[in-house]
Amino acid sequence: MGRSFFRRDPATVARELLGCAMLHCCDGEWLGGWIVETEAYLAEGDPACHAARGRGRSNASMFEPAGTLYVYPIHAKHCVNLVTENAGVGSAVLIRAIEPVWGIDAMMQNRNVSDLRRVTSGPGMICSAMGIDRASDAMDVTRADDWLLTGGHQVADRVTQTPRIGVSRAADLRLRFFVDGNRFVSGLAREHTRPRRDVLGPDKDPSR
DNA sequence: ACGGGGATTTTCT
DNA sequence: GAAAATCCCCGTG
Repeated sequence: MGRSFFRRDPATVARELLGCAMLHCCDGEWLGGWIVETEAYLAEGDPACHAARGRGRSNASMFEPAGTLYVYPIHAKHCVNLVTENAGVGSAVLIRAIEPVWGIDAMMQNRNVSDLRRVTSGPGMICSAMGIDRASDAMDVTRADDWLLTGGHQVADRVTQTPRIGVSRAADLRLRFFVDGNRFVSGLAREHTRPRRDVLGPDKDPSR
């Protein structure tokens, strides 16, 4: 997957990353799987984007060329993004969930869980399982020999789009994408207990 | 130096 | 469903 793939607008990249493979070579072993959930963060008109208040020390890699990794710490964990658009533009795609495929045993050990659904079904879980931390920040995924992003399944006809998870600002933007029906998508328990959207009506719930 | 918030996860009731 | 755990980062003083 070349740089031109990532140089497009983040919503398109987020949608088309679904079904692609993401792998990180950690201690000589390739870890990763199929991407099944993503979120786009826009350079313009998106106060939830970390680049919204300009370039700082912690978010500098967001302004690097497309295909750069932006890894940031939060709540004693890490989240991994793929930077989009041209250098100098602060936009990216957050990888929220992966279907585990390669190095499953090692990833389960890294996460200290035995349930496969609790290995990479959340942005913090992904980094923990795949051995991703600040050391991976600002790496170029199109050149690094311990990273691999490549095409895989065709899932374009099974993509669902909703508002993003856990963001307080710009909550109306529907920039979360996931593979419909995939059991490794995050927050599935919550979706079940949430009030039925068709009862609330289309104007009340932005996720529809 | 200090304090609060955050693109989270886990556990308990 | 609610709240704790946990820590880095930036904005103030």
